[in-house]
Amino acid sequence: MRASDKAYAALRDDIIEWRLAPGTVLAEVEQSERLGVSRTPLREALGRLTAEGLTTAGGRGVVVTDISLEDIDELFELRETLEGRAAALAARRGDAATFERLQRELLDAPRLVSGDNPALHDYYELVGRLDTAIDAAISNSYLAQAMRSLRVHLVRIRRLAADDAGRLTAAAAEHAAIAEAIAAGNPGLAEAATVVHLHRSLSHVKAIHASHPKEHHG
Amino acid sequence: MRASDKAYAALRDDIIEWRLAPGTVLAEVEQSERLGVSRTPLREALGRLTAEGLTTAGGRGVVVTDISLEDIDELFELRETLEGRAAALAARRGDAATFERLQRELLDAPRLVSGDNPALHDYYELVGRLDTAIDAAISNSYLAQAMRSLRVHLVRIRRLAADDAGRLTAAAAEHAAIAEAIAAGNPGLAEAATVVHLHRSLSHVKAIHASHPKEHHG
DNA sequence: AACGGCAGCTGTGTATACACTGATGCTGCC
DNA sequence: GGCAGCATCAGTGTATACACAGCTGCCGTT
Repeated sequence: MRASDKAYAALRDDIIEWRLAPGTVLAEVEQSERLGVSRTPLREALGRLTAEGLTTAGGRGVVVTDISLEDIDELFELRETLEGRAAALAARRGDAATFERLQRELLDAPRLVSGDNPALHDYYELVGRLDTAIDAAISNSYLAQAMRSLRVHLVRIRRLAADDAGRLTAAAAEHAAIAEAIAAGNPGLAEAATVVHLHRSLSHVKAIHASHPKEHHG
Repeated sequence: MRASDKAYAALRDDIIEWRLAPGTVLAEVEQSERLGVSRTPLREALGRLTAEGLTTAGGRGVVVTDISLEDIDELFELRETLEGRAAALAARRGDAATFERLQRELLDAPRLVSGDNPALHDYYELVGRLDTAIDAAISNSYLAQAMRSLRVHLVRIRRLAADDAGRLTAAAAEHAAIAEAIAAGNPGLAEAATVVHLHRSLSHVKAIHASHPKEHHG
């Protein structure tokens, strides 16, 4: 693995996991020493992060981008636009069997998130497979790329939301509804189901955020 | 101006103006000598181009990204998604007076593109102001950013389309219809007008492309 | 005491030297 | 004559040294 990849992955993780708080200035020498790479690959890593919007290349140094409540609204507005369309396109172009299978798995997902030993990793992996299946089904690399760049920021927010078993169970049902609509080849329903899901997710995130405005890291 | 900015601007222009054909390998030493900068800022420029999708960082060296006919379809599919939503949001949130003024200017635009001495630059500037006004009206930086990154590729395609006076006159009327719908605060109409405009643009581009498949630069 | 200017420093921007990897072409052996 | 192995090299990846700009704090002057 290249040094720049290593630096990029480390910084990206630090930002997403809120170990580097918004507003933190990433000085080149400081970070290059901390991560054990030279300034050159570190600069490349910072460039990539800035291109993704995780950092901002303001006048003096690179700064970790802030995510405020208004940003969350904007983010979900774009997300609704992109994922709504993606779901509709997937319903037209996707393979029904693939999404039927995903629907069945999602309907069985509640057992992953509840109980004594919740397998959250398996749950997120399953949801990720739905995203991947939609990406593949739309066969539009530009749209897929736009959604990928959006998901980086969403992961950052998920860390704030601290999803509970109740929300995850409901989300699994919503995801199953999306998969069902796609499998049925119903674009309008797929888009509607996606919009509903995203609105509920947003409400949840904002409710959490409003009740614990200061608790960023745990 | 920094050397990396200079290299970035030069390469970006070369790609957009089709002086660097798709598939061209951009070797670091070669380009750094050609542009009169060192390899370090050149690499930063290549990184930015790759992040925008104008180049691809395949295994050996950076390659100018290809734009095929299928890419154009995909591009316009995303464009319809983003700009349709943007027009709808602008209709809800925008300032009516701003878009009324733009509408009047656009209705007067046909005189810019026809006659003995067409002022194409003024025309494109006017259309650009409509884009800018919409960007500002939606007050969603993520959506605006997504559209900005899309427009880079569209400029590349515009070079292929070689717009004629007839198409530009029609396009001006379509733009005016969009501005009118936004000024009237009618989101559905604004989105519909945008979708219509984009479909006609796409048809035009594909017609040109089908009749002159090889003529990339002139 | 307050303000202006200068010096030092911190940190980014750029250039260049070195390392390493993958490819290519030659040479020697079969 | 063909193929395998090696040497050379072209090109990227990384490190480091140098240049330069903006800021900060001190000192001198008024």
